[in-house]
Amino acid sequence: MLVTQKCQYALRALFELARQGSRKPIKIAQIADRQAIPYRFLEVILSQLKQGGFVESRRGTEGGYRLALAPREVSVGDVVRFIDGHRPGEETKAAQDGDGARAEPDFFSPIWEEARRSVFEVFDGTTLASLVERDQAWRGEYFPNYEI
Amino acid sequence: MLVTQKCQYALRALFELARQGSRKPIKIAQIADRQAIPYRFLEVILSQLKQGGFVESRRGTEGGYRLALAPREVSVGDVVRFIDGHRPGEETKAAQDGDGARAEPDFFSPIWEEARRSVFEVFDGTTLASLVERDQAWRGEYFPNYEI
DNA sequence: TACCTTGTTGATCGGAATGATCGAGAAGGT
DNA sequence: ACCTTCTCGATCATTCCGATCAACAAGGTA
Repeated sequence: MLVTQKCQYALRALFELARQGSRKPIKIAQIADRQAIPYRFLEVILSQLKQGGFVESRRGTEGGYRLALAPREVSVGDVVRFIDGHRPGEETKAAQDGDGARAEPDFFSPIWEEARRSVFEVFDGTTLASLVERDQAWRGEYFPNYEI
Repeated sequence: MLVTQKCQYALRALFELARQGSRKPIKIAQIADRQAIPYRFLEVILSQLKQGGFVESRRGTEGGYRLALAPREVSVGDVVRFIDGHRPGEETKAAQDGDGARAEPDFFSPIWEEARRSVFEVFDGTTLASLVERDQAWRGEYFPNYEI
């Protein structure tokens, strides 16, 4: 899997928030329901997204979550980096040689680097705003008179 | 991680075979030693690579493994697809709706698709032969009179 | 033949990562 | 006061991955 399930949940949740484009907070339960995400798990994810500055929260009766940034400012790559990014023991394991001899270069790591770069080129090219656009285009096509 | 550790072992093993460019089989122990791969695990991997038609084997005193294909014919992408490819539950989980209503499209899957495509564009562009070339260039630079 | 070396197979193990859940509590609105 | 909703930490369950082992089959050599 290129991105983890948790990360996909995070993206769908952010997408749901962006789609509403509302200033009113949206409840966890509503997001979980609309995007078919396990409620308890979504709690954890949203809490983490708040730490990362992606969303703001508000408690109480009229509480919920809302975006902290403009949809245009948030790319898929940002979210992937943040959620899947700091996985323990991900990178930075340079080949170390026991003796003083010059280590052989790892001929594969340039490939992994380039592949990773090329992936994030795709991810960084897609923002929440562009996803919402696609959504509205599709929605307009099938439900011309539909109002949120 | 973009590719699994096992897959990297497989690639390094194939690289080692390609580097020798020999018609004589090379023993598992030698590959394991030169590429710092756990012996027992390498057995499993080579056996699997044999099933996939990447290598041939020969038993007995002068036995070992050797490439079944020309290094030019084997790309990194081929190996990744074969080793990491048939992981259970990888793809093909189309969104299914309970009732007869038209399902909402998954706005993210096009991104995963494109990212995957872009990764394998990189992987497919690198062959064992090109890796060996790089190796020999480096080797010639640092050990001008070195003979294998 | 007898013997040694090497590949072959399939089962299995520990541990980490991941997906998911629970309970109790704090903060906010009405 | 009271209810709703987020918050926090711990914990569970499962899967996957890297790794190991024992027993066996096949080929070479003397």
